[in-house]
Amino acid sequence: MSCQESFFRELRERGLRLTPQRELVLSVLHEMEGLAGAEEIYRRVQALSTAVDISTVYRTLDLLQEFGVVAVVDGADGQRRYELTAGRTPHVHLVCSRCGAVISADQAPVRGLADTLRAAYGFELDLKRISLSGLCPACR
Amino acid sequence: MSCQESFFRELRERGLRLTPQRELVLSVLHEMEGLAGAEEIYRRVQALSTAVDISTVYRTLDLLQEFGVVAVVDGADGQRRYELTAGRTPHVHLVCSRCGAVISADQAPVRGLADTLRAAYGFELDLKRISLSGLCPACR
DNA sequence: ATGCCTGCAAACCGTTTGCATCCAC
DNA sequence: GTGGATGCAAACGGTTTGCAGGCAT
Repeated sequence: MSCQESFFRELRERGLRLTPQRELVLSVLHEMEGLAGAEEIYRRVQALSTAVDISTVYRTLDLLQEFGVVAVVDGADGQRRYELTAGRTPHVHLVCSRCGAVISADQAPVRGLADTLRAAYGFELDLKRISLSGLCPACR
Repeated sequence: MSCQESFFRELRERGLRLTPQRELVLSVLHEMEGLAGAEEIYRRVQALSTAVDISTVYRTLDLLQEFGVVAVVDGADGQRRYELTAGRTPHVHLVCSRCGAVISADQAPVRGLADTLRAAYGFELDLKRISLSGLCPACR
């Protein structure tokens, strides 16, 4: 079942509607690799259809986050960035606090941490929303 | 050597000045436990002296961050939070994405992760700026 | 026909900035 | 006296919201 189809189904289950705008946002997310802010997603959507408002992009991204199909990362610059998770290799983001570069890292070592935190604090780590600040190899 | 003294010395080394406002912000940070946003720090400073502007608080917090005496956490709500690190047990923050509760967790398990990331990606994790999103025991 | 969605525009809010003045050195 | 620091107020930028109209169901 394609991603669009499961999206449609999830919408119907909640009594929500499949609109052209929502399809556009989802297809733009598909074409992207790596994280993108709402502004960039908006620009790419507009390239396909000019009559989409940025507030609709925000509302759709909220929806997709609720559905768990996008990962959300709150950048140190105050911008929120998004990335499709469905059908992709799970990974975490290493963000360089000096140059802003983003490295996609294997999720495995973080899963170990998640286990530890669950055992020690009863805290359920959200692997979809992890970004780690630090210095990339170039900036070290 | 007290924290105030080392702060003073660090300022002088850079040709900067020790002002009453900077002392106030630092003393408020001392009295706090846990994270606090600029707005709350501002309020506490005003309780001591009404004639301090919030822009000064922001400028001072930037300075303290540069000096490495405060830890900075970018919250999912878009607010930046601060906490004194000098003379305190190192820890990381577990932030509940539902209720906003913050748990202070031992840094040890994260240090293991830091070693792994350094070895695998050459990425130097900034332990002072780590906050992990997830669900607290109550919200699970 | 119903009520969910949209575009538009304005509000929001934490943070930053420009500038004249002030004061720590 | 000098140049960094402050207060004030305005700007900024990403995000949210209210509302009237539109369209998927």
